[in-house]
Amino acid sequence: MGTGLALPLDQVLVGDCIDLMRGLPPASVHAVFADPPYNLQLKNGLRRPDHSLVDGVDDAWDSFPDLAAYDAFTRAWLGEARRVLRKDGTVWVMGSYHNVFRLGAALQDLGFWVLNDIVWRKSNPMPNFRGRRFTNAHETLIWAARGPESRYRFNYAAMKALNEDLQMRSDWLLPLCTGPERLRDSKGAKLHPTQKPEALLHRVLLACTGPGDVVLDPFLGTGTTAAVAKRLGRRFIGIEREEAYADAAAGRIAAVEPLPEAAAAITPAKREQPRIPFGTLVERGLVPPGSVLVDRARRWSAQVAADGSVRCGRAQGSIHRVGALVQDAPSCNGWTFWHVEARDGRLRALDEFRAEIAGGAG
Amino acid sequence: MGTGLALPLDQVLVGDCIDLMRGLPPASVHAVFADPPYNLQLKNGLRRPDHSLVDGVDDAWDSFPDLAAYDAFTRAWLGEARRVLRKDGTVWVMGSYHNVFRLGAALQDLGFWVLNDIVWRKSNPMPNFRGRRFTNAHETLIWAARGPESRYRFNYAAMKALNEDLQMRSDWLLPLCTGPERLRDSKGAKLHPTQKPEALLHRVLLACTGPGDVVLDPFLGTGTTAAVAKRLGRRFIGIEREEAYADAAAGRIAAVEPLPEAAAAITPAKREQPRIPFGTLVERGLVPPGSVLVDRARRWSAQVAADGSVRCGRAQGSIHRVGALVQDAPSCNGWTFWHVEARDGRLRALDEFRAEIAGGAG
DNA sequence: AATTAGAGTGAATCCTCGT
DNA sequence: GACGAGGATTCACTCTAAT
Repeated sequence: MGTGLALPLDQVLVGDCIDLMRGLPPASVHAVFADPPYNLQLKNGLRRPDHSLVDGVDDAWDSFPDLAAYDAFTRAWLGEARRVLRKDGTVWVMGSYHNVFRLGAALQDLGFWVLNDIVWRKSNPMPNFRGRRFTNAHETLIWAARGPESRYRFNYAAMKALNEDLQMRSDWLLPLCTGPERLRDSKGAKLHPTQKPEALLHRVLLACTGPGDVVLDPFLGTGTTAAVAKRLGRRFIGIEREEAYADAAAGRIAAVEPLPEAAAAITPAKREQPRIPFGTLVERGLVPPGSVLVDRARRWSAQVAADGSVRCGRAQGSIHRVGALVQDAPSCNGWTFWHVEARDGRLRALDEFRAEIAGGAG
Repeated sequence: MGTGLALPLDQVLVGDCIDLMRGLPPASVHAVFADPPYNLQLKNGLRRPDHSLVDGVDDAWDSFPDLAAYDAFTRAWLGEARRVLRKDGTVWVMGSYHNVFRLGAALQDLGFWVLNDIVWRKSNPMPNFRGRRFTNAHETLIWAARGPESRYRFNYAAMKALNEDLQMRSDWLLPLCTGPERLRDSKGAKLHPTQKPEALLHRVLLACTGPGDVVLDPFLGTGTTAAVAKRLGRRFIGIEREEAYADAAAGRIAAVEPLPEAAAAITPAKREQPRIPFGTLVERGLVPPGSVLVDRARRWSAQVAADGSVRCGRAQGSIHRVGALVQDAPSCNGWTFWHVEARDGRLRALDEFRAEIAGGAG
């Protein structure tokens, strides 16, 4: 990076995240995932109908004297995170209604560009024992790019595959972290009050990173982000202030076995496939010069020239340009618009010919 | 109220909501519902894959020079709303990720006490046409009391009854306002770009008001809040700046017949049946990436990728698609076709894994 | 009359590479 | 940087027209 600073990859750093991020080189991580303190302000112990005490979040790290102090803290760590983030990187920040509006406003004020707000719908939330509000059955994740013009990464095809070939929506249904996944001490008490499910991080990291990318988590807790990153073949930098959490995280991460490359693979994006000019198909004789192209409804036909251009009446140019011209459309994907008629009358899109040679072209 | 000012009940006031709220007596309304401009900031036209143009919200009333101007506007009208609100009253404010963080932060800064953030999950949202983000499939409503000590009203039993005797959660699934409910002009064009569904207001007003209570909507638009309030036997005050919207609202409200008292009680809603994508099993580790799937006769095998797609030779895609491809069949139910082999050699169909999590998923 | 095919549409911050 | 060209991209529902 030219700064003389090396990235402390695949480590859990113990200390204050603002201080420690200051020691990282600028524009060096692909993604930041942050689950900061929620500033819950639970005043009195909450009791269930059977009078048992609910084990709420009342740890020292979660309390701030007032909203202004929480805002100052939020803007300080978010500012450092932005400095450390690559230009094409994205951040994920999580919260509930107690703090998420502070987080979102701070992101916008610092110049981040919100891409989505994601709702984690909990399939098994804690009921509202007092019956005084709606069951608080979700938390919110904000996904943001470094700025409005950022060319961020979104693994669209992978997200679509994960949702049975329908676009992934902004509402995600996932259970809480329970059972064997939940870290516990020797007495069976939960080690961390707000441990997040690995499934949540699986989706987050698969959405916005590639193999080998670096993920920074400034509030690592017991290491969910790092564990999932390691399993998926990503690099991580974890920061945690409480030694007990950091120790638990380190042990947990060490036990994770990375997936073999093939298993961690995701559906490739079409945009990332090697580009094949139409002229290549003409050169190789798959669609020889003189071939006649038609659209699916056979409304228009065009003739292929030796240089890969096509002509339809007076319109001449690329398959895309001529497709747009004949339809009077602003643009056109000639690969899927134009077809070749086989001897039996069946139509094959140019895209199918392209797929045939894509294997040998990369 | 002792102020000498009378409440203009069951009327649509035309003008600026800040000015007009100043003319209302303090502490006089039971609830405020506000769907303010979202400040969308759309830059370029967006086209669907078929090249048709999306009719985006580009009205002058939704445009602000910058976030500071939007914040100033927000705090001005919210401040007046707070003055007009009774001590035991609550407010509802709606937004999307463009503006909801500004709204929430302003509420907190003005002294309101957030009770819930409610997610309106749209059953039929517009897709993300360019595949660059998650489908923006929800909007957020913030429900807040006047302050931390307020003795607000929450009709717990009514909400529970509305949800088949389960506590009403903070995520609500409702369709967009379409069909005959959507107000249109003589040419069939929508009268208002963002008309809200009556079902949403039905739930909101039923949750926090009683018969005869007064509901104020400072951004009435075409009158959804007022229409539902009248039908449910509540009083309303609507404020709208655009005369065309106010006129349409007045006509619409006049046509509403209040429900007989007994009927205003409850309309039951069905609980939703969750659709579970195969990717969910992968994320949650029930069928981890790298797992090998076989058909019942063990004629074919396929490997599971991290995004829930599977691969068998060169065939890659969903469990259904690959199942169909290997059999050269037009379609295939991957849930029953593919199996995982247990250590003892027994085969378990994917459907059995799905059944395991279906219970906790609703 | 009952289906079916096709067109239309919804609060949208919606592309990327090479020259 | 600007500019031009390549080419990637949609889900659920309603309504109309045709069969």
